[in-house]
Amino acid sequence: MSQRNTRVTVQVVNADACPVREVLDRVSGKWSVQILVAAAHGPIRFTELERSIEGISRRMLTLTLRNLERDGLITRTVHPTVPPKVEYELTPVARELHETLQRLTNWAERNRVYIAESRAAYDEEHRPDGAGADA
Amino acid sequence: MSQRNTRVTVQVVNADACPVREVLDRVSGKWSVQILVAAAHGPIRFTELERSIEGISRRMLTLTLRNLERDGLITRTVHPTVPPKVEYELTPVARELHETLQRLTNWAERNRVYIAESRAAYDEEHRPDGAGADA
DNA sequence: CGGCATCCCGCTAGATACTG
DNA sequence: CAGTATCTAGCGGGATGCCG
Repeated sequence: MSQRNTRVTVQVVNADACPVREVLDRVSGKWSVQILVAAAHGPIRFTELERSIEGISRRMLTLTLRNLERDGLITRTVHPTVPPKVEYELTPVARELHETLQRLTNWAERNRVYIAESRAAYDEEHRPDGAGADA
Repeated sequence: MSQRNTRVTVQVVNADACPVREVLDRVSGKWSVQILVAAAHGPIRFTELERSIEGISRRMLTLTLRNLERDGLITRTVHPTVPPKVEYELTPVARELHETLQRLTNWAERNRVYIAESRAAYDEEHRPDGAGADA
């Protein structure tokens, strides 16, 4: 019992060293991914983004855009015309991310029904009404 | 059919039309992914999870576990022994998700430096000190 | 057109304490 | 060992208003 402790396999998933958290932090915002998706088709203007993403506010659009720009995921191009025109475009790095994101989307679509049913079953089973077994 | 005017004024589209949000909601929690990763190696006990995920609280571990179980992503097996023993394991669906997640992780690892540099450059450029060009 | 500032609220998650 | 309950802070993000 001197040197051999019982914890054999417990590999620490340290948050600091965990790239999973890295990417999640990049994507965790409510609107980040939708912006990436909306901008994936090519350069897009501020107002176009605003209109294509239902429910987003100017504020959140700006903030999220700034963050994505800061992370080098989108470029911001200002055209100094009289009606201001600003175009946003994905960087190559963001395009790679977008491809990966699409795999996630595919997963979601494939298993959407399964998840919904799981939820329903779980909720049913945990009803306060006491429908634990069956009726 | 005549009075189909159910005022579903909810402009939010319920995430039904947006699979991106679907998967993000599933993964958005601060600890969800790390739990999935930690449990990916095989059945794992509550305390093992708690120790392998640095910084997680009992509360959040339980809550996140419950949500993952509810979504059908993990199974919870209670062994009615005298010291209680509960094992958690990924469902097949979650294993698929985990694979996809690993692609995300790969992306993060590949571009971690790029992102860090982008951030540094952005922060430098937007310093209140006015170091816009160069020194 | 594009964007920033302010106020405000709800949700997430941390700390702490108790239980079967 | 494996949870549950409460209380609270912090932050994301919605609403609104003003500016280049």
